Amino acid sequence: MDHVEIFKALSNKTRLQILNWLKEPELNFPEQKQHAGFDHGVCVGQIQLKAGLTQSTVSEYLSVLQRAGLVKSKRVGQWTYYQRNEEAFEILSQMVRAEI
Amino acid sequence: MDHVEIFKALSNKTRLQILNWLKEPELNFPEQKQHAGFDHGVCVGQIQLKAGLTQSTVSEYLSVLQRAGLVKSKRVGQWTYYQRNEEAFEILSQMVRAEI
DNA sequence: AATGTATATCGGAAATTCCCGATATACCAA
DNA sequence: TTGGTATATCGGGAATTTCCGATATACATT
Repeated sequence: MDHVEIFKALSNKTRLQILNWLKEPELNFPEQKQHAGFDHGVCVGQIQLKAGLTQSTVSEYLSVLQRAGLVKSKRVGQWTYYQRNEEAFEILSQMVRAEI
Repeated sequence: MDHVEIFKALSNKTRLQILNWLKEPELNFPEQKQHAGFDHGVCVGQIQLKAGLTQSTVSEYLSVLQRAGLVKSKRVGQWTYYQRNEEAFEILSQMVRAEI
């Protein structure tokens, strides 16, 4: 994964917030429990509500995070669930320590 | 230090290269040895030569990196020497691992 | 004081990012 | 098939970033 693309994905307050919210889905997206549980992550609509931006913007931001490898997604029916890719953060942490 | 500002500073290929070059000043800036040694880092002119961009652009990029806390500078005579702030990378690595 | 060198700052054109509304696509239900 | 819901994609105005040339500032030398 391209380093610049990762850092660009992280260069936005809302996208950093989304990543942070996804650290504790149960806490930050309580409605998701009624909806479908947290097995595959949180659906776009829940994230959009919390972010307070338009649907198109949030969908685009999630794509940016995914292209950078920072989140994983899974389509189930009409919903797309997003969750953090923790391995990517571990690798990024090592990269910042040793490569940059 | 603001996280977004740090990631923005890292969201540029040339700035990432500069940081990488400054990991091994003796290797990447051999002329600096004749000039003044590496005690305080590498002067702007050497970095500019290596980057192949204009003096104003490189000076600006170094300011961006400094505002993000990623490099330190020291003015000596008419030269400004820049070096990496290794502590910042250690903190950033921890932040990526635990906070983001 | 006058000139030369190193760096910083200013002003701006082109490219990119931010975020929106509108529309398209995918899936589900009746 | 028709209509409804969730998400993705498109087109674009405003803001920001990229990188430049010109100029300002700081210091050293003569």
